[in-house]
Amino acid sequence: MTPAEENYLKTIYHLGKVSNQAVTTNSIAEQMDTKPSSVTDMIKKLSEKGLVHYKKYQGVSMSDQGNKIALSIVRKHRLWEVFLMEKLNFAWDEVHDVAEQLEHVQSEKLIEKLDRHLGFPRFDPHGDPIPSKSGKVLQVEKVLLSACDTGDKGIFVGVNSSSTEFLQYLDKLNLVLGDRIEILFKESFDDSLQIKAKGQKVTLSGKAAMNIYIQIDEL
Amino acid sequence: MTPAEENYLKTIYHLGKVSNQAVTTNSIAEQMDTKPSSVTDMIKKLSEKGLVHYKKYQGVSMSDQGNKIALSIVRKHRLWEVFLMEKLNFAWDEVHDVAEQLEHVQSEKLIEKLDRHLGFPRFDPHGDPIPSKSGKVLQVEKVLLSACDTGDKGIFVGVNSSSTEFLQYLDKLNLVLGDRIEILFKESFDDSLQIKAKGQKVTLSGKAAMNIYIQIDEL
DNA sequence: ATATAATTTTAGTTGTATCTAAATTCATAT
DNA sequence: ATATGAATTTAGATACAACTAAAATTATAT
Repeated sequence: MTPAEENYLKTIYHLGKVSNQAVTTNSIAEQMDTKPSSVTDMIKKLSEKGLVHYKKYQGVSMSDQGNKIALSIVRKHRLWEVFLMEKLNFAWDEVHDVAEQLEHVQSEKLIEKLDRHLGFPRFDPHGDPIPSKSGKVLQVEKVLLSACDTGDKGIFVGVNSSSTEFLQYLDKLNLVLGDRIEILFKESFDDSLQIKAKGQKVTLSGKAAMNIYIQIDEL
Repeated sequence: MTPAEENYLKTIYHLGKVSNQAVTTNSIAEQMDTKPSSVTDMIKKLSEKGLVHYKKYQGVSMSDQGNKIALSIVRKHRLWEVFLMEKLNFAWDEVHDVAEQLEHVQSEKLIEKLDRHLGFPRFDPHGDPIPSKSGKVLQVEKVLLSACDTGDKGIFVGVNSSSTEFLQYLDKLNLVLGDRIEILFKESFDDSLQIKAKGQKVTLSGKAAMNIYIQIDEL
């Protein structure tokens, strides 16, 4: 597996996860900041290797074999993110780009030893689950803040974007993974939210609310 | 800088270090397990970038700029080797191949934070000095065992090969970096050596002696 | 001094991953 | 039902880094 192939598999995996249907050529190109024709080329290659299911003009989806590989890359990426934050004291908005490179280092032994060194973490610094060696992914019942209503309460368990700008924005708001959040008021006009976290009132734009996951309290 | 360019620079740096004269195309090809024609191509490229000095048929040598880059790669390689051994408990014969990949990860911040995390080590697990951020290399007065004579005493400070076979051979002999070594007898017939280390007598072949560095006791 | 051998370079090819521009197929709107 | 536009694929080109085979240069040996 080349880094390019791995990156395509990872992207197709992620896009397929959110949409739950065949992934389009254009969406892959946009996500990877490349051209649709390049995507078609690579899809053919992955298809011939049996890593994705593909029919011309009908989009792609992961094969079992491709899924396994994608999960192993996601596992590596997230373990490295934990390492960078926990051991090297990177800020959570800095880890993504470096992990993008580290995830392509080829060594089973390395990643298993890293996993042990980190104490077998189950979530990365952005709240995303770390797939197990065998490819199992813990699924937490999480909901986008934008899908919540006035009065809902829960715990901030994940973000929908790992962009530097967004993560630094959360830092400014003093919002940290694990914070207890209560929705005080939802403005239907622009979908902005008034929330309470750590005893403080905060206003979130609709866009921000679409990038924050909470785990709603059980009844 | 691509990984390929970095690997060439590193190889030319190492070969230039031992010979102290222009490095030949063939020696680079042999070292990198590639063909001389491929080497010529890359040398031209590096030369155009001003990273090496090159005249057709006359071999190459490092430019100041190339030297700086080579040293930064060596620095990364050796810091990762320390990390793999100290933090992840790799054996010293396993670290080289993984470090070969990790050294190409591009992030100044990563390597500085790794350096701090490791406590600013000055030597790697094979006894080689780790270049400083600014490119300074601690030079230890070390001598090949094969160049020593009966009666010489010193400390085992480095190896001349990082091959798995050789390092595991040393493990079998129970010889560890830092061991005090005394040369009991040098057989001039085949250059084999009788040495004493940790109170035990050991016989070393001439070939083994050419891969072990000791720092001879000061008078 | 010159023939022979070794080394190095050149020329042309291959595989990977990208691109642009053009052609094809699909979706949709009247 | 067909025209229009969007999405996708194909065809052909480029850059990188390797290769083989042949040519050019340097080293060496008689």
